[in-house]
Amino acid sequence: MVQYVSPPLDLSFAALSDATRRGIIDQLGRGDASITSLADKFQMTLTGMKKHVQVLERAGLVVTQKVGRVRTCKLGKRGLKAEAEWIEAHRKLFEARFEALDEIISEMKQEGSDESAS
Amino acid sequence: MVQYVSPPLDLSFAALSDATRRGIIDQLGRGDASITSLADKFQMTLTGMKKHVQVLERAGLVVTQKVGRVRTCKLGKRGLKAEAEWIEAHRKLFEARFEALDEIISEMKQEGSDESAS
DNA sequence: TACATACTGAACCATATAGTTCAGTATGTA
DNA sequence: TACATACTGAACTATATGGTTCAGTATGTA
Repeated sequence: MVQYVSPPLDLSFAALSDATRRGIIDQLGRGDASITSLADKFQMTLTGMKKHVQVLERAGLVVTQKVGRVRTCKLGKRGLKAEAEWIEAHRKLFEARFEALDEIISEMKQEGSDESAS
Repeated sequence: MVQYVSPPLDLSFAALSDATRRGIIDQLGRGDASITSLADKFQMTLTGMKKHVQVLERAGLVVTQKVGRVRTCKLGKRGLKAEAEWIEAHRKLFEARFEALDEIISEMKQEGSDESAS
């Protein structure tokens, strides 16, 4: 029984910040896959794909197992619970802010000043 | 070949992959803040804080407005909707995979009556 | 006017990322 | 045995990140 220390959100959000890696998760949702099949699907070298998979593994989002010469990748049981919780909690924060302020009016008013330098 | 392109999620997940930036969002949930006050709170140079805020701005998570010499930062009205949707959709994917595993197991149990053995 | 405050931009540094190629090793198959 | 397949690791490239310092500019205040 392997006990994973819940990897920090740093690692999982960083893993999710790449479209290829989100695609890999998508793909693994349709079925387990070898490094080679993923590399084919995403038009990338084996070595490049292996690196992506390692990033996902480090984040705990994917687990892999090598049988014979094939390393099979599948979604990790850890899932996206911690990430969903952070997002949901802070979504509420965003919404609470907008209820507190009269956003639309302040938005319409602000045309006069700087907006955003640089 | 599968080509996944969604730059907004790239930017926002990357923005969220840093604990300081998640902290800034947390802080802005409690009230708008200047660059200086954020730099103080997170024990960082002004320049360093400005960079973090720019990352959050590029991702659309924060908006800023300069009035006089003070740049005020607040949560962007775009919120975390797209991120929440991606996470939730894929959380279901993770769960579906594990249910699918159960299905495969039960299919294997009744395999004797079905099709040709391979 | 003089001075402090708040930010801005350029430049630098160390490390990480996303990818590659090339040279292996290990495994399966004819 | 010979050959193909599947991965692995090192090394290299280019760019991004997270931080700094230093030298400004713009703005508010006494």
